[in-house]
Amino acid sequence: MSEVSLPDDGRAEPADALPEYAERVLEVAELIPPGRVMTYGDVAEWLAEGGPRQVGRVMSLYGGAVPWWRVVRADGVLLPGHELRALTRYRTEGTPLREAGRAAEGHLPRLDMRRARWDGGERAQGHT
DNA sequence: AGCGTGACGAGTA
DNA sequence: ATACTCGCCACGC
Repeated sequence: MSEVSLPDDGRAEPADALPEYAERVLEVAELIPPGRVMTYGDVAEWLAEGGPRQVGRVMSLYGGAVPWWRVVRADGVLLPGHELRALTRYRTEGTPLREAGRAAEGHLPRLDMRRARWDGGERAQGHT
């Protein structure tokens, strides 16, 4: 008897499958075009489910399989612990960055959210 | 059940 | 710019 009996409270998830929510998050992450970024909160809103922290959790657990550097914090701070890895990608993809000023020497650049943020509906972008 | 923690975010001082 | 508070929600102890 092929039984996939659903437990009283829920779902019988195959061991080789990610939680549905996680798959959706990763899916969105892969849609972000090179040179652009989306915030954790944006992804959550886009999915109309969960919140920034939930998206962050998914990225920390399964983000390695997708362009994780394109899902960022709303304040543009580079991901702690992966700053250099992310920075390399940004410089390669031409993602808009805000270089640290002279007074902030030693600080790594932050993302220029005004220009790098992607709304999910790519439009032509003027020029500088 | 409470409580701390986290790849968050917005607001306030 | 920094620090702190709160709201948020899933997890682990």
